[in-house]
Amino acid sequence: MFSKACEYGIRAAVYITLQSLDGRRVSVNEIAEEIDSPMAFTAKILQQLTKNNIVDSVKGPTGGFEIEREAMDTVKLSKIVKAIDGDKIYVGCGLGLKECNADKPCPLHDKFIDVRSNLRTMLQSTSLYELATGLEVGLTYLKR
Amino acid sequence: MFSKACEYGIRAAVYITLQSLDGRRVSVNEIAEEIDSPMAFTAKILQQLTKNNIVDSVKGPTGGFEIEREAMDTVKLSKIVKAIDGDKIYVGCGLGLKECNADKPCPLHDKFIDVRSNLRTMLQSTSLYELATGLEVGLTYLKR
DNA sequence: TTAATAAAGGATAAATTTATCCGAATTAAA
DNA sequence: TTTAATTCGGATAAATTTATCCTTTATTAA
Repeated sequence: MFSKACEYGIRAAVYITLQSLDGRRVSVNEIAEEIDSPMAFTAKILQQLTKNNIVDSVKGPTGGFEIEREAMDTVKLSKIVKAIDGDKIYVGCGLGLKECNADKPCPLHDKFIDVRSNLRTMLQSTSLYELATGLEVGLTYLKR
Repeated sequence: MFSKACEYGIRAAVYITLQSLDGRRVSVNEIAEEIDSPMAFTAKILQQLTKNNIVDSVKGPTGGFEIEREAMDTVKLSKIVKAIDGDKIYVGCGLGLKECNADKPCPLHDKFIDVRSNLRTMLQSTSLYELATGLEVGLTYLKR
């Protein structure tokens, strides 16, 4: 469904959100450990999240990644997915056709529209804050 | 969503179904042309479909691929997807966790279940016959 | 001002997916 | 029985994704 990079990206963003709720800035090192992801690769993905203004980064000692309280609400999963995987997951044809639309649909077009809009709606309506609070309460997990 | 191999596989299977409805057996060459896919790669994928008893193949002159009338109804997309991409698309965790279930869910678990079961239901209920008939009537397309 | 810490960025490697090529096996038709 | 058409299977190549390493840049604190 999502690329590995995107999975790591979402998990990292949720972890940063969780820690930012406590006012803690976190390093790549800590993030990779806590979400069980490869360190250097995670660093690359965090660069993308930073460039896309999804999280903030601070260099130097005591530096690390954080996210503003407001962004926790405004950043939806769709923004992260789009930044890392692009929007092909909503936009593209399920069977890989370049031209596939209501006028010239692939055989799966109509059935796929449902599934995809379901997914899109879910991603567009789920905020980082929402995901982090489940973690905070100990209801959900980011590792293993 | 699906791998390229799987996209080609579904398109190929639908095309074979369409032609088998007319009693025509089709070669890899024709299939690749008609679904606009790379020939040799398509041949590999057709081997998988054959091994999984999704389509039948016949060697030699006048040989090619075909599908039995009954299989057109009983083979659902889920079978093709499973044969090529495996079942991670239904079974796996959306965030890539190995252990993710109702007991120890990832933050996206509940929301993902909806999307995924939507997809699974669609794939499990859509037969090759159903997809081919749209093509036959000229309502849907397999190229471009 | 210096040393240490952390992200940024570039180069490269490993793994996987996508794709091609070619000889072997099978089979129908000439 | 030979020839040609076709799938099958193995080897390999190209492209993309995943992952690592190392140097540079920024910044804090001693």
